[in-house]
Amino acid sequence: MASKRKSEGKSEDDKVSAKKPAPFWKTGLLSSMHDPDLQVYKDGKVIIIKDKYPKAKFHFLVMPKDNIPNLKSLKKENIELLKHMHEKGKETAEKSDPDLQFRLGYHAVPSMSHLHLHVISQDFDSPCLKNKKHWNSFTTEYFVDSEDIIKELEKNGKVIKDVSHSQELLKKNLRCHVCRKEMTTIPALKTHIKQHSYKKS
DNA sequence: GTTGTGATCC
DNA sequence: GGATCACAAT
Repeated sequence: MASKRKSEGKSEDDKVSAKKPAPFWKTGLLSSMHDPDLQVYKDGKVIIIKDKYPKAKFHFLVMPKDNIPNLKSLKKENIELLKHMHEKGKETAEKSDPDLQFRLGYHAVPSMSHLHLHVISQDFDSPCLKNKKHWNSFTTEYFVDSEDIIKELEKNGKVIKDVSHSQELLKKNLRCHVCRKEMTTIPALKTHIKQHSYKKS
């Protein structure tokens, strides 16, 4: 099991085989977090912005000012920061709509660089929610509750996620996050979930 | 925070 | 035609 590099006689490609620059769009969050028009909160440790493509009536991203790439790079010393992110995210949610249900959590495999905590209302009523991946990334175990991340960090000193399994979650059949009813298409699902209430009890 | 687009399936 | 899938992109 030596090198995994594929060398099928195409010598020109070997020149870039070692490089793996992130796609240009992956860094979009970094510029957006400094966009005054998107910011809804800022303090010494974190910045909260409105998601550019909100997947629900309210959808925010809480990001640490320090560049923490992902969940895997979290250490015990970051526990306080994560709790702070959760607290400020929760405050932003209540400020937006005190009666609406929210979830705070992380994607198992985020598309964008820079650690970001999703704060999203559970109505999922948004024209930006268009496909299966969108739905499953917020309604399956692909969405990991912030509190569970903090617990795992406190217990193990690190956060381990099974990436391979996470990709399968995104392909699961569409299912209502409230009553678990299975729907065949996105439009049918969107019609169905409007019948539920997302107010706090 | 991938979205957008064109091909393909139903 | 509508919805999903597969792939490119500054």
